[in-house]
Amino acid sequence: MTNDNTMRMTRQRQVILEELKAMHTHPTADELHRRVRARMPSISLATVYRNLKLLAEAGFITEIRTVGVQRRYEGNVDDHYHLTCVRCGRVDDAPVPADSDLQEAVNNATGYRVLSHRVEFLGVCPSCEKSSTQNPTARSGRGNRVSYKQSHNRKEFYQ
Amino acid sequence: MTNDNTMRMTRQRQVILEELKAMHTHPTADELHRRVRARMPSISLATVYRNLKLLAEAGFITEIRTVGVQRRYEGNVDDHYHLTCVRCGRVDDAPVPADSDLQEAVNNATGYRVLSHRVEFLGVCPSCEKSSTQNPTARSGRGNRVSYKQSHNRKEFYQ
DNA sequence: GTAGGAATGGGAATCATTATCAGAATGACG
DNA sequence: CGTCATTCTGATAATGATTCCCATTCCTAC
Repeated sequence: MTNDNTMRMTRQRQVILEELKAMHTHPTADELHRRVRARMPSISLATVYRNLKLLAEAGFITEIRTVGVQRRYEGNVDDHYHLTCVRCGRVDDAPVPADSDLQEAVNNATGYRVLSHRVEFLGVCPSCEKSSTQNPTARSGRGNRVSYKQSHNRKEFYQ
Repeated sequence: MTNDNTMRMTRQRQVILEELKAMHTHPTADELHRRVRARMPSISLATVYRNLKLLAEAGFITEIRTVGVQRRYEGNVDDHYHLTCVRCGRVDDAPVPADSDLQEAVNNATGYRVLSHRVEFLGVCPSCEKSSTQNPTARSGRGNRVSYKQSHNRKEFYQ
């Protein structure tokens, strides 16, 4: 890509963009790579990463950074928040409007020049909830130990 | 650690906890490791990671996941939001109260069982702002290219 | 004391992402 | 059209934060 605000729309770039826009989920780079390879078998994962990055910087798509290790991408570029399943890593859109006043408040109350903000909700998605097998058998500690409250089931801590 | 809500308070664990509580910043694991080694030279980075994780799960400290690659930790366990510098990665507390109503709204409007939420503000901190050298010399694109608006200065995208 | 579980240190492994680089594709311009 | 500079691609290596592994050490209960 040049630095004059233009880029070639190569076949690879186009297919990546088309496929992402056609999916209404929030795929990771390798999930999208698998899908793009159906149309273009020789495309490499590096090309997918490279173009997702460029397309996100250019504003065509959104890169989502969640609590999970892997980044996710989406075709929707409207400003909105996300909801992540702490069990399986699935990401959905959160049904609450983005709040620019909050960002403005932080901008005014600090020495930072605030550019953006991100909100992420963490929870258990319907399908993980169905297949759950909770057994919180807590006993009380004693002896020369420090006791504590578990803030959440450790197994739920998605990656 | 056992799974009966107790843990030994080993010397390593104690020193890690004390040092983190004494710092009023938001260090990464390796920053804290350097500091702890001043008191306990043989402690390994793996032990620091292990104990930060356990202490966070037990609710003694907070693990902060920001846009940066490295996680950060803090002694303050009150519910609050963070503000990250996109240039240098520095993290500060955001001076706005945590909003539990927002989380409740998402819980009620989705099939998820929402457990928590995170809010992160991104901006340029005062010291990076001072040392900035902006030169947004945008020319218009032409030819068989796709033009776009840069949503932000690429260099600001803190890893 | 001693046995058994828990924790440590150090180094290897993991894994998402980025860098590198030679060759292929593309666009500009005569 | 042909050439040339630039951009892009595919393959693979490198990176780096975090976790895993495991032999040894440490604690705690009895």
